[in-house]
Amino acid sequence: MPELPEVEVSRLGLLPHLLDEPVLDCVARRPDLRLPIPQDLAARLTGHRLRAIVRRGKYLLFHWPTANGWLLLHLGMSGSLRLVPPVTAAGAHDHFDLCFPATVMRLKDPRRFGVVLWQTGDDPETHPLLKHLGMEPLSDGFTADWLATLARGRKTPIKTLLMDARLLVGVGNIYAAESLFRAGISPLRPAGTIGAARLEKLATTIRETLREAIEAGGSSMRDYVRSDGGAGSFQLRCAVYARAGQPCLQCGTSIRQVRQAGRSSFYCLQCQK
DNA sequence: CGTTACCCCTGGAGGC
DNA sequence: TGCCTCCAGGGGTAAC
Repeated sequence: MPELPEVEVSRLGLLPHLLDEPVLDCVARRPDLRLPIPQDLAARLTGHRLRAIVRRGKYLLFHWPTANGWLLLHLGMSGSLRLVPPVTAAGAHDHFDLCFPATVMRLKDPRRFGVVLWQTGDDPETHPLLKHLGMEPLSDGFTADWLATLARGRKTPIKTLLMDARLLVGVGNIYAAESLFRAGISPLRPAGTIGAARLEKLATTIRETLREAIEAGGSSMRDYVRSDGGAGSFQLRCAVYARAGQPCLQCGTSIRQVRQAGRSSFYCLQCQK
């Protein structure tokens, strides 16, 4: 589910309610996510005040300096975080709670591809799952030159490259498709064959698409909801994603769906070269 | 090194 | 109604 915009929207929704609040309890109803939820979280965190929520790629990182560590959380394909009143009964797939005096942060993850982990110390990026993460697309380092250097000489299709988290984080199936449409570039095009001007355009459309999606509260295709339970609306603005067979909004040509590296790609044959 | 195939898991949609 | 197949915002690992 969640790509960078959905994770960022979750973060922004949680922050005002959870920052500086003390943890009352941690409850792992089903610890068997993609990786097991550590059993000792409640012992580590109870009584400690949450001092930061940071996003790195599609991870949310919760910092407790007095407990000397970070909680790392990934929503996988179907995860969502909601703030619910303290006594709310847990529903199906509500696998993990982080309890505060006035609210509970509840992780729902039907497919259990998410992770909840602990990393001791000051630097969460020392964790093996975070160590190899690539560039943040909304950071100053993400420039047309950086993208050009990355693409140079590569035969990999541009979409596959954009979705490789070791190179660039946060861009998943929806936003890769939409950014490429806006840039007029086919997802199948070998990265190394794209000219400098078009790569510059692509760097711009990636940033724009992600920022716009955050503004829209993310995309709610299926499982994703914001922390207040509301749905995002960016999916309503998708020009190509999940629009196979429907007319291109720009030229009317039927949107094509192909399979790339095991994932569906959507694009317009006419508008994207 | 680059690229693909398969796996984790549940649920919804559509075909028969 | 049921049963079967395929598909889904991710990503790690093994295999070619």
